[in-house]
Amino acid sequence: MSYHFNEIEAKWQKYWAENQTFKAKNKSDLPKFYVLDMFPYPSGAGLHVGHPLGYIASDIYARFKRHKGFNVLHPQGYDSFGLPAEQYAIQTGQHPAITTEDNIKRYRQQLDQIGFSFDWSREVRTSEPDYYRWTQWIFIQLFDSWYDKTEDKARAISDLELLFSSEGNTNVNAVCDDEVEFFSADEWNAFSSEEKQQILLKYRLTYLAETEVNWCPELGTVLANDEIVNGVSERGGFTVVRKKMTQWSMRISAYAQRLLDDSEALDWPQPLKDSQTNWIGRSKGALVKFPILTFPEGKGNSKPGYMTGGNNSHLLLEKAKKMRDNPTDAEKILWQQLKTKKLGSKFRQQHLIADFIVDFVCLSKKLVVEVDGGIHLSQEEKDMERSRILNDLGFKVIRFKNEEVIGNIDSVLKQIENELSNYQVSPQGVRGIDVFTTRPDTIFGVSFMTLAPEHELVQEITSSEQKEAVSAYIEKSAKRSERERMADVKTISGVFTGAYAIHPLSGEKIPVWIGDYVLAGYGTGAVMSVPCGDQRDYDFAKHFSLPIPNIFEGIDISDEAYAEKDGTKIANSDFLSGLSYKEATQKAIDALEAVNAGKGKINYRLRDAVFSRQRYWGEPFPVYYVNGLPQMIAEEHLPLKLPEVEKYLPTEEGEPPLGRATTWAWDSNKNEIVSNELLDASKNIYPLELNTMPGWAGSSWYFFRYMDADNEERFASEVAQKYWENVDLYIGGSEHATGHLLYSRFWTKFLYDRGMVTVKEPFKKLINQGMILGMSAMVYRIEGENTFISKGLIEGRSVQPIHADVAMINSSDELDIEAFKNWRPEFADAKFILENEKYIVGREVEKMSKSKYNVVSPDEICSQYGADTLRMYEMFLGPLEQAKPWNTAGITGVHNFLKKMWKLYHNDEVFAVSEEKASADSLKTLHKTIKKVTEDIEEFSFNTSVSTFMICVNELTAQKCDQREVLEPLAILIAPYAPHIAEELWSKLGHDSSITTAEYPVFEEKYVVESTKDYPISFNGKMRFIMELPLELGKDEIEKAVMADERTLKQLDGRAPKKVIVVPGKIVNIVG
RNA sequence: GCUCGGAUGGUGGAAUUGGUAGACACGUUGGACUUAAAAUCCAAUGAUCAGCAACGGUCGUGCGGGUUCAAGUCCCGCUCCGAGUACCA
Repeated sequence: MSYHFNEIEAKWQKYWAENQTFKAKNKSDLPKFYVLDMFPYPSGAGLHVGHPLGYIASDIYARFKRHKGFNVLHPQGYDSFGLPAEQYAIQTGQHPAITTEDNIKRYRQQLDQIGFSFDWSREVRTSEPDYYRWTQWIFIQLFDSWYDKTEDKARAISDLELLFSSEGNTNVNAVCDDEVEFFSADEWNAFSSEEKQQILLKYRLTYLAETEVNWCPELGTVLANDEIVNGVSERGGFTVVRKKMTQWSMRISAYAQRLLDDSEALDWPQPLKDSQTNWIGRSKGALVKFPILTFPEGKGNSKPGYMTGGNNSHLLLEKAKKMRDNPTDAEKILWQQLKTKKLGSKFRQQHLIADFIVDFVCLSKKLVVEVDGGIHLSQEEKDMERSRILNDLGFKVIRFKNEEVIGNIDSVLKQIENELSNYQVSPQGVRGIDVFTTRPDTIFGVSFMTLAPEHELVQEITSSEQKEAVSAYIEKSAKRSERERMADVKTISGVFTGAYAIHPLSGEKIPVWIGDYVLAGYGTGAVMSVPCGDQRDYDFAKHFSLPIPNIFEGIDISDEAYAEKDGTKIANSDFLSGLSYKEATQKAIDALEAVNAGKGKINYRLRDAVFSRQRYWGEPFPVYYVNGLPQMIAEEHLPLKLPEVEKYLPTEEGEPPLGRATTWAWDSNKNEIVSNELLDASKNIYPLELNTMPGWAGSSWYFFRYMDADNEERFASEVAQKYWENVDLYIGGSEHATGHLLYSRFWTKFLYDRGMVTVKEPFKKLINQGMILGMSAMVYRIEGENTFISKGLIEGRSVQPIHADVAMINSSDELDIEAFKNWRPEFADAKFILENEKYIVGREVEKMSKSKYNVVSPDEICSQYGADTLRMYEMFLGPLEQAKPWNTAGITGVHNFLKKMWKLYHNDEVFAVSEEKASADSLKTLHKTIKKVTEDIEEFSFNTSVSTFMICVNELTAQKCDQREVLEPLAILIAPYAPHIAEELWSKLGHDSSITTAEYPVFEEKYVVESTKDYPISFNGKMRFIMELPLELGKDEIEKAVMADERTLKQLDGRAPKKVIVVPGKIVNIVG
């Protein structure tokens, strides 16, 4: 009876679905085991053979655990919000929900045909309101929380309010924004509700903050580093600028230390843990302030020059000029009054401040006067935002309406005059440049300082002679992405600002430079440059001929910097001379603290995570704004469903796509979404947030939802959580090392702190599967002709390699020429130069992708060879963690193996298994196999276990084994790998229930004990022959037996051996 | 640049962690069956030298050294390939 895999597989897939064979119970006396695959995004391209690799591995493990008596949770679902569907929607107008639904259907069908043991009753989709309502809910919990450093956990924001009202904020030890002002309990209690909200926002675990982003005005969107190529967008080639934007952020930095500490105990691959450690980047050092010696033109006290524009000034200046030339009537009237200095202060019109063009500004009194046109509520929101940013920069903003200016200019001027006289210079200490250094011991080696070009002080301290050079440099570096600045280490660039700082310990004058090797986003955006101890500083100093003082005893620094910490003595460093790294570090910190110029600090490189996306297809924030301040929608009104829009593009004003929704206002009386036309603060109808959440929102907690996927009361019940705890085995690609895996750990820790989950870590054990690469086929076109030359004949000719579809190549690398001609019209008349009448293609290993025509789909494999063959072949290809090329040709080996195994249970066309006692050889083969396969599964070495099965079946076939005693356990053994054939054989063996929970065979030593050993006999380390000897022989007996053998005598050829090494049970080596 | 991973026949990969290098497959070659092909089965297959013959010799795990009776495996110094990356001060 031949092996009809198609029938068998369809039959059992149907059986499993109908019987819900893999449905996990939330109540069970069995021990639990939770196996999870990383959340897939259902892409339109469907699966290729690389995708299921990890799913097959986890499925084998899940099935193995069921045989071992565990209650296994093995769910699957979709991370269904995402860019591709949105991109497709932009291009075609098709709603992303429809695209997503279609893709999921196709995905499911492909997954089903591979025979995975998923519990589909627990499927989740991040884009379903039933799911994202809980994502929104978690967001609200984060908003309602702050981080208490003393207790080292997140606490409710209401606790913080209590603290504030009873003792102010001076004693509160919280993770918060850098610039919080101190207040007493009385002051707090006197604050307005809005002021309180402003302050609390600085403490919340999710908060609004200004973030620097790569903004592409043409696309109306923010781009990731890798979406930018040579300073322009990858898509379209449009200009990209650095821009500050107000976005939601997550205070993940509060958890830096705990994320670091707890990772040690995780059973994860060391490289993955290393990359998280590096990402968090803990460094111990000191925060040091270098006072600024010279502000050019006496601008020592916080008064900036007239150039107050941000990084994008060069783009905005043109626009400002245009606006100056075309003032509105109201603006014209007011400017007439202001420009004459009638009010005693100088005003500028249409002036750039940061990324805004303000109508009028008095720089010396930091007063901005704006004249508004017709008021629209959404405009008002934007103005609020703008005022807030300007306030942060120290400006006061007052606004007038057109009618006021035109109708009553005197009253307007009066008000302006009032504001001008109210202005007070805020008291300030000595201004300086803050730097963080991990090497305070080298502080006397500082010979210059370097600021990031974006550093806020740059504009202020630059001398007039250097102004031009500095501006040019800033403009140049603003066009470079961080990635570019990082990748290019060869080019050393920078400009002297003309300013000097004072060394806090030596009092020396230190020149201040700017250079783009210093990044604004890290630490303070400035470094104290110690060229003798840091290679980048060294290169910079050499390039600009700056001094390189040597502060290391007996170290030659004429060629390169010396960055070693250990075994070095500090020299030429005043009171630090003669000390070691450790001693000098402590002493330097003490000295800095004594003069109030610095303090010891632990710095993390981990930055807070930006949580806003200017996209349509993501979770809406459950947020509306009252007076520009964010308000949460109450839990009971969730989910806040994504609105419909007519187009998925940003609005003309550059607002996110949700800005196009016409029904997107919040009625806080009725608690429902209403039309934008009803927007009216006086009726408690407010605008809703226009950003959506990023892709990682839904995927940071989904593993909890699977525990209790249908729960409508809670994201997962306490009972379910207590039983399933966390994921025992998590399989996925290493590309998620620092994104998904860090965010998930963060959210889990947060939920734990607030008592919402019972575990501190989401994933106990983690395995990274390697990528399956494609085997591209290359044809070679002779330069300038439509002639293709076979690979072996190219020699010195200049040819152009072209990707040919792998479907046209046979297993001997020969091209189907007819198919190739029909493939694309330009090849229809192509000529071919053949070798041995064949066209041989070249092969190249590359990532599988449509554009390289090297994609192999699992569908074809399943229909041609069956799912069991696909599963085993994917495992057989090589170690799970390793990247390896796919080669369909090799699959026949595995397929033949399954056929051969099938034959073991059959006698010609009939199923035939004998009930007799099996031979000792067969039992030995079986138990050898049990031992090896079990060990392999536990070590995730699936490739070697497939080989073991092959050896086993080869041996049993040779032994003509047909006994149930052997064949029944073998079926269970192979069931995790090839479940369909195993089920079929199991039922033929007379069982009427699924093999799924059949007890795993137990290895018994007694069947495999050997009495003899084939000893390899080596001479000078080289194996010459094999000698079978009883295992119980001792060292001396073995030596005696070996020395007496005629082959030994022949090898020695009369020489006397110098030494004989005998390792019983292993080897004999004769030296001499 | 930095961090991590890797390199073994024509190909994918094994190798009990220092003890027979190349298991198991693919491919190739030869043979059997067949009118023929496919399928199936059998045999050979790291390179090289020698030979009528073999339980023959030599070389061989990216390169150069070293430790050891013995090295793919351990140590030192390189080369090349891949992945990540936020120049982390």
